[in-house]
Amino acid sequence: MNAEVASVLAGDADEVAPRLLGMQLSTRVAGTITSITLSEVEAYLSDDPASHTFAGRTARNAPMFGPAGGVYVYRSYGIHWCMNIVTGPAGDGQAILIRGGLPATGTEKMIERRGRSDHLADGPGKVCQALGVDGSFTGTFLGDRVHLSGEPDTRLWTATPRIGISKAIDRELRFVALPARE
DNA sequence: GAGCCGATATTCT
DNA sequence: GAATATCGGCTCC
Repeated sequence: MNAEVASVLAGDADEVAPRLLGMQLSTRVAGTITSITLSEVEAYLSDDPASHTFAGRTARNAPMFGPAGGVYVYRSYGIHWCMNIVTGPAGDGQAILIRGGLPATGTEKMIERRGRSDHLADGPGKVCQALGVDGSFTGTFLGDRVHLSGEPDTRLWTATPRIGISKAIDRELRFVALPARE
């Protein structure tokens, strides 16, 4: 993780999340690099009833209480993996959920992992499958097996309520990149 | 294209 | 034992 990325991640999740849009998220698994351009993320804050950290520290969410730049992966609905990037000061319990992106490099490998050639990374579980992320990634840091690169983009984005949760749905903490304009 | 529904296992109560 | 930060396949427009 380079210094610029580190300074971006030092802020609070709701402030950092929109700045990740347009950056590349990549993984290296068994020597193969795959990456996506982030187009959809969600912020989870420490005083947030919908956050995994709201009820306190447990064995599962421990990485979220670590320093910014940590990777937190959990299993969702028993089937899927979801990946988060930890932000804010250590001990705070904030993270940004990676919800979706556009295939950038290693598209062939992502098609192989997904078993289909469309909808490669347009959902949290699909992002992890396409990038080869599983539970073994939790507790690692950006720069180990997961990398964040590129310039924080100034492209237009919009905020909406988050998806699939039942608490604090009035907070607009989901950030979606708008399609490129001509 | 939008909307319903079942599958699945880890976590916490 | 219940809940869950989802997906894919299936309907029905």
